[in-house]
Amino acid sequence: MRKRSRVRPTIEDVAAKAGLSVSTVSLVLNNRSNVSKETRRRIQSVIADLNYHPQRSARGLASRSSGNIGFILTSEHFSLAEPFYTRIFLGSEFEARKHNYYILLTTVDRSVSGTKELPRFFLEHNVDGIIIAGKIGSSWIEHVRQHDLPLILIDYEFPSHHVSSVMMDNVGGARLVVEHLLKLGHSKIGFIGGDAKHPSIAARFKTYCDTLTEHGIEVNEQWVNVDEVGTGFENGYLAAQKILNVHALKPTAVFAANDAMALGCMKYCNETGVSVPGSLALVGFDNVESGLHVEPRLTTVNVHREAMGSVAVRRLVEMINENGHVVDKTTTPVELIVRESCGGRWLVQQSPQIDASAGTPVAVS
Amino acid sequence: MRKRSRVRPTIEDVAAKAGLSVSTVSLVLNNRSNVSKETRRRIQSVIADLNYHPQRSARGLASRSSGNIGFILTSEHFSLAEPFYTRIFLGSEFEARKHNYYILLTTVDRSVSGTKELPRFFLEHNVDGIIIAGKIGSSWIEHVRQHDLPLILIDYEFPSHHVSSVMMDNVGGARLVVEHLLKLGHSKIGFIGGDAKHPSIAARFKTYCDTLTEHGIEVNEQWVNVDEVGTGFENGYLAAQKILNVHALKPTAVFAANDAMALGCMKYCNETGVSVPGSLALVGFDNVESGLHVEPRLTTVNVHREAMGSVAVRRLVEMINENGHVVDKTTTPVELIVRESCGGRWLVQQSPQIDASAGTPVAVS
DNA sequence: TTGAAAGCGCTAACAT
DNA sequence: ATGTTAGCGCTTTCAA
Repeated sequence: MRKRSRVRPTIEDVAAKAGLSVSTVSLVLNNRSNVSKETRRRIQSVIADLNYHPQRSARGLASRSSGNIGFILTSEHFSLAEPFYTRIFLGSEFEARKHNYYILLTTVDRSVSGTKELPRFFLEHNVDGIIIAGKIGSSWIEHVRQHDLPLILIDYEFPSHHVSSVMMDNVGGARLVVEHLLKLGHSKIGFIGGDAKHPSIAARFKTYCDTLTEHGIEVNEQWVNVDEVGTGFENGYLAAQKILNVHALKPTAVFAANDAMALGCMKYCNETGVSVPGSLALVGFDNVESGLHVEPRLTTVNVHREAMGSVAVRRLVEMINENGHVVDKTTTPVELIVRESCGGRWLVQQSPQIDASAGTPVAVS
Repeated sequence: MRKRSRVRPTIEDVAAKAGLSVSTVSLVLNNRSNVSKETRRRIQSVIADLNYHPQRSARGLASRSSGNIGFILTSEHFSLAEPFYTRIFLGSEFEARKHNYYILLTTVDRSVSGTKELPRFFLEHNVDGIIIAGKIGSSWIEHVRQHDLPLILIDYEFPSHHVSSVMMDNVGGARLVVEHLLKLGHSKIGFIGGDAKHPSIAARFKTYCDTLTEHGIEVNEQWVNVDEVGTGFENGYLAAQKILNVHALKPTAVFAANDAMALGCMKYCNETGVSVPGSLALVGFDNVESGLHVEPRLTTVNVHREAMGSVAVRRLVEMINENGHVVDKTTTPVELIVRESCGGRWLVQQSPQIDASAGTPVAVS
């Protein structure tokens, strides 16, 4: 029994029906330039008629490319309550579609680093490039680089090696925060950083110091906490406990390097009767959703997560096509969102547009 | 210039080095039975020596299968603050690795249903089966079924068609909740359901009614709210407003069909001075993380999200291999987690084990 | 139990 | 601008 008729059309069927050769059809599929307008049109109409779609594995085999992009995330990051990386992924997936790539998402254990644990897509030659989102062990990155596939990091930098990355504008964001607090009349501004070994936290901390210094204000180390083990809610709570317990001079404002810690700090304030923003102006960073659900609502810095994902794909596709391993760092802009926790009026303020290629945010809720 | 040496080994290299034919190597790769023990051993050692890994696209082309599983999610579901579907995906991805499949994750717009919007992997013949997680438009499911690929739903049922699904034990969970409240002495038990058109909510509601009836208690419609437009925090708040505002007889306990609504209800209680659990015992469903962060902590029903994802993959792989479109429904067990919001003592109670194949939960935090 | 050879559906030289 | 043809690296009859 011939099943031919029931089976999906191939490039040969298209060629036959168009009265042309398969190679010409192939040229059209890969929209190369050297095809006459009329021929292209005819082939395209046949393709539409037949509802023809080239088969991925055949293309892959012939062209030695997979049409896939590998997206690596630690499972810890991925299943956080705040869908930060989820939305980065969403942006990537959306952008990948435009470029006709699929994304192979895989999670790795933060702790594991053995070569045995390399995602299979490396071994099976099943990706044309790699995106890694979030902080990950350096040995991982080493492994990846040995396969010399195009690689780009999101929300993490790897200074000792030359790896492309997409970062949010930590410096611009932190500056907006500190300058806003200064504008509100604060000069006794504390900082809760959690773990300063994280590149983003470090950048925010440095900018905090720099901005104060620029305004002739000395950083008071009693009001600074950057030596927690992590950057979560609890670390913010503990840090608040420390920097708000100094005897004589207490800060009148606190910049927490992320919203989770800001909320931890706010909880501590609630429990100890410190009024926010009455006795303490509080600002976070990241614009997580729960910052909207607390009382007072949290002033923070919004990060365009989807844009980070999409810009990473665009850069990666460039790297794949150009085959040139140009290493660059793309910075996506951020914006200050002033709510009630800092005692100011509601407003949104953009960070200076460092890089215009911030991309199309999708499904911004 | 020959680049042969720098290029990854092929099945021919393996065959040559083992002194056997490629077809025998292929048999070993696909671990067929008709290979002698000694031959298999020799080939496997050569494979290890060469660090050989078969190339996916070549296998795909030859075997007319992709090695991929399509995972479809609405973007709304995916980027919820509660990483419910994320963790289902995590379970699926983990399980898929064991079976040597990749997962192609794609999000769709809940509203869109045109055939034009079908994920590309259908058209490009790039998946061997499909998982859809969460409620989705029926036209989508129709489209998918037309391609007659193996399909399985997670956390959603489609009664009018014969589609396999993986569900949590809604009936068992709801029964645990109601019986626990009864055991605590409550008889005036309200229900907040939000949108009763959702299959899971409907099942929980029905069980609520059934269980009360079984205990000779009549359902008081004043204490029941199932006609909100959604099942979120706000709907819970609004529902609480309605059912707690009845004049004479107020419920002494409320079963909210999910934690989001339970938390909304709790917020309403806080604002109106209704003490929980003092004047109102409150129980949710889902075991979301923020249920741990409220005061009092929320009594709820825990759902093994990762297990749902992994069991779906296992079923799907069976469907792919057996080529038999056996339609079945798998139910994964749930457990009651008693915290302070219902006034009982802390304990965990398992739902009756409906189906033993609940699978390996991964990374349960 | 093993091998030979014919594809799978494309792309990419190379010719025309 | 279009056609011919030789692979890409596997799986899968079919023979031996």
